[in-house]
Amino acid sequence: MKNLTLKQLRYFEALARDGRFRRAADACAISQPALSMQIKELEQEVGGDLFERNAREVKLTAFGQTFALRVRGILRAVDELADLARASRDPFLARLRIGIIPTIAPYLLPAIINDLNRTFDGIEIQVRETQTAKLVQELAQGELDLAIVALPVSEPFLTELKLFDEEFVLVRRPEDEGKPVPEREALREMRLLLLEEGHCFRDQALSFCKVGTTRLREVMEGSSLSTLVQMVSAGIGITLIPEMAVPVETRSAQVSISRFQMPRPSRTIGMIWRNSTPLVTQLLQISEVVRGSADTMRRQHAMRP
Amino acid sequence: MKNLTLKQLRYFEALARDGRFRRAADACAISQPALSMQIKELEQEVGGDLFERNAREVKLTAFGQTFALRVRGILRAVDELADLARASRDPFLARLRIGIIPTIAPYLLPAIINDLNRTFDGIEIQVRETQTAKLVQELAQGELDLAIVALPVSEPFLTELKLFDEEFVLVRRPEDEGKPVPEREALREMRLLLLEEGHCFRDQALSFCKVGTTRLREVMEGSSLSTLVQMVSAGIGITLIPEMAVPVETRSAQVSISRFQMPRPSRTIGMIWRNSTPLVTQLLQISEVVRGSADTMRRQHAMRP
DNA sequence: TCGCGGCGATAAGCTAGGGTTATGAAAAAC
DNA sequence: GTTTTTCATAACCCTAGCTTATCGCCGCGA
Repeated sequence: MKNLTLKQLRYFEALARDGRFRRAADACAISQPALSMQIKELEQEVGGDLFERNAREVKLTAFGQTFALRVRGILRAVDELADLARASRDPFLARLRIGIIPTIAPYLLPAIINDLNRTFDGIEIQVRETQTAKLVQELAQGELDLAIVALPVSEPFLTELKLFDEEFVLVRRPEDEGKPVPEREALREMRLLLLEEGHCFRDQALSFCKVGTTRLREVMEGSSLSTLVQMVSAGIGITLIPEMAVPVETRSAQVSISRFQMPRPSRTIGMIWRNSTPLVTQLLQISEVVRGSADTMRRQHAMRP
Repeated sequence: MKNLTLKQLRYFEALARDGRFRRAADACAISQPALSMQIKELEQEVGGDLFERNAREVKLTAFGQTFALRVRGILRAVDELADLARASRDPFLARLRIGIIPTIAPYLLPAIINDLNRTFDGIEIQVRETQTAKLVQELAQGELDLAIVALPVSEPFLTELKLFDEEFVLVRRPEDEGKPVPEREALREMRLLLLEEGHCFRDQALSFCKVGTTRLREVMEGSSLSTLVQMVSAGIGITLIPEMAVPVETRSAQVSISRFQMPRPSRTIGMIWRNSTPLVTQLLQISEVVRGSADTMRRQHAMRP
């Protein structure tokens, strides 16, 4: 077991991932026999079968599965070592992989990318937009460097950093302009339009109304805030959107926007990253820029309170 | 950075550890030039200096230090991989590295080793006896599989498992036999003999008396319970020892043993191990045996309450 | 039923990486 | 100044790990 190789672990991981020798070999950019031999060698080093070679496909044995878990952890740590090295060579990030939830992305992302590009010359930004759960998972796997989501996430392996709070506003048909804003309890009697399952903003809206899905009179679900606003303007119901979405979403839709009375609903937006990331310094700097982007953007479109 | 080798990391760790190429090379069982080259290669893969080559010794650069931290983590994980492999090959441990604190070791260890040997045929047991802090450190470094200490230790990376509670008893000169047992407050007015700094039992005894070291009237320190008891029998003062030590320590010394009134002082003895150890199943079985050893031993020497 | 195509395992040969010993330069110890 | 360290360099050598070529196996389709 002293001659264990990182190469072997990488090959193992590749094979475990897709279950075919040939394809895994391609992925590793080696020939199929080479992979076969390394796997065989690994197996006799650990002294047990890692894969079950059925015709047509190879699957991990039970032992192989627990083994794979640890191997992935090791490979991730090694990748972080590489990040660390890169970070110390270059005090600045060359590549930044950002994750962001869909209810922030369209409004904040352009400004962020702009500002980051201006501040960190030559930075290469990759963006992934999806729901929080998926982002957390991808962070864990080392596929993202940071994510911008609604706090708290409360994953022990993630560090959270608050960026700002943002309020929710009520979206009604234009005819309702000027009418009194309903109490939160009243909302549940109205036809409330929500995002589909999985969006954190859906849950935040629901919790403001103090209801579970089941107790709602009637719910229509949309796949984006944009859709929701369009539906409102078509007279189908009402909805809530985060303040930041207002300028974009009311540009093309005829709706009335109103603030709630106190206590106003709101959520906290923040950044998260792996505790173990070697890029903390850089991420903190990034966070400054992002906070700046958000501030100027919110100041530009500030609603009268 | 893709051609990073575990071997390189091992060599790096060795060199970081003792700061001399030659000696580190010896430790790795390779020639000195071989080590030089691997280190050089590692450095250019990482893209920065890891060591500061002053004449006479090599020291880690600042970067090297943060690098070393992570490298150690990786190597530990790889070792655990080996453990995992071994554990799955053999459902039973071939080698068990136990740590144990000095105030338990002499009394419990013989029984434990006996029982473990009887229960797990062919098991090879290595024992390390030292104070809790050192044991914790060695656990962290993967140099021990488990340790038997007084709980709680409260290290987040360790799992604790309670084995049993044991009370402390008062040791006085034979002439004091039958005299009333002093209140805990009274103890601090007497000449209390304690273990030297670093032993957890010392702190437990002190906390029972509700005093810090400074407030004690007079303290003599011994390096083992045995010494303390001998000093008591020589009329130098009084002391506390754990119940388990009574049969052994009173064998050769003329002293009087008495229980305290309620609330009696006591401590909890338990096992600890790395959360990440792949040997949990085995360690749990071990714990059963150890608990058994302790139980029978305590039953044999049970004092009338 | 037979042959074909895709799979992983095996075989044979080549190359380079990692090891060795021998030696060099520079600094510290004496 | 000499000696004795230290680590780096050079030259050589061997084996580990890659390649291509080939085999045997199984499932599928004509």
